[in-house]
Amino acid sequence: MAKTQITKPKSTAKDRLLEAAVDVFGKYGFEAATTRMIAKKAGVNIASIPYYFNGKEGLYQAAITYIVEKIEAKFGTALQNMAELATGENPNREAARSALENLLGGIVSFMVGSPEAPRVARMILREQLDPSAAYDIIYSRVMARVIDSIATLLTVLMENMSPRSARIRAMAMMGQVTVFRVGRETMVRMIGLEGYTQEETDEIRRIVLEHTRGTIESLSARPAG
Amino acid sequence: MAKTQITKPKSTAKDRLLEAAVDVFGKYGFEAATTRMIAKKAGVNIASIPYYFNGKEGLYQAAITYIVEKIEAKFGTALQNMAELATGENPNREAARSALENLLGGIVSFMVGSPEAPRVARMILREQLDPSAAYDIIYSRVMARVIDSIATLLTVLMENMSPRSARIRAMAMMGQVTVFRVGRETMVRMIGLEGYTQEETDEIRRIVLEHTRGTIESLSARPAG
DNA sequence: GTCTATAGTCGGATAGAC
DNA sequence: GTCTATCCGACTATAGAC
Repeated sequence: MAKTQITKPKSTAKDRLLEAAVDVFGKYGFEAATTRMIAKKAGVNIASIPYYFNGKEGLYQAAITYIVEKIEAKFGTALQNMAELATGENPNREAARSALENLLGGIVSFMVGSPEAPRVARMILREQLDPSAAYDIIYSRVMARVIDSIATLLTVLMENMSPRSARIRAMAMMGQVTVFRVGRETMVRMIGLEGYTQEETDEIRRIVLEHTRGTIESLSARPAG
Repeated sequence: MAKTQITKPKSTAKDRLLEAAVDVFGKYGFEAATTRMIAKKAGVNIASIPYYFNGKEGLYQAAITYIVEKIEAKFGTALQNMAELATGENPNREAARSALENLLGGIVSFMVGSPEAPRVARMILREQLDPSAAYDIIYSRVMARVIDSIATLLTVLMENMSPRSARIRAMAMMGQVTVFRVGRETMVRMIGLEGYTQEETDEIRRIVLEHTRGTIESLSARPAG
């Protein structure tokens, strides 16, 4: 190993702990997860958790920040573009519509299809259901931006829609996506799904987008709400 | 207390434990909830939990059964009627549509507006995210019936829809409702809601039904999926 | 910086009096 | 059937060697 090597592929104890923490916290939740499991999965000693992260809670918060940064890396520019699209002089309805469909489709792919979703998405969903101190990070850097982006596009598509109504509608649309992660076990039993496989992910995305399009069309044909 | 007295209004220790269990398990989840909290809230001794329910786990399962029976009391006949409506000779589209809207609207009212929802709905949502041994009860007596009812109505409304597609669509529609319970904290911050108040519940129900109607209309105007 | 050993705390279950 | 007292196990965190 020459010293000139720029990035070492060898992962540090700290990084391995973070990865393991996302895994175990995502699977079991904060209370049910134990530092023993995490340390074992990371292949490090339990004592390194208080050493690096000031204890279980600190590790949890670090893990939340870690996944939020992953999500920003994945969706950040798309969200940025959508914000700009809406503030433009002449908001293009067709562009808004396709941006909305791209975002929702991307979230479906991530939520349902991504191999890391079962850990990452579950941590976020748990924080929705049981907000901890780490919720602020998720809210400000992910949830608020996503909901606001969708809501903004809806106001472009539907001129007289109030911001409040647009946000409630944005939440409802997100619900159509997240339910497939929250209710994965129910889906497996109801439909007899396996994974989700690529085919199943595609079918779900197609259906969600179809519903969304129907909703938008019908809203456009009505007085604003 | 004469022996002839039929039903005692005085709640038994067992019943009080069940009520307290729904409260505490709903609030904190199985792991984070402690038998000490539950016993204290019920005003009974901790030792009565192993005595009556064979321990924490048994109490949890009994609490699940308890809320499932509450839900059946509330929605059972409606679900029954919907099953019959769909198997009739001449499935009435208008009736199916209004039945669907009634069911979804009722679920919104229960999920968002009912004072007992924050405990009951949260226990069910937790089981969706982290199925335990008790999940079977919830699945067979609640989830499967609800999803199947919605899916059946969708096939009435949309003749060539496959059962599989109908179920996926039913899940998506349920997601529009449940998201307001899962993401309550996000809603509070995004919209500045309080409770939910009666007004907020009404607005959410109105919006969800509007979306659903739009989805159905657009599906009716397309080739089946 | 990483380990072993252990301290300190807490939660669930049990024994046995009443 | 309900209580008190207590045990046992599991978990997090710390001390200190290396």
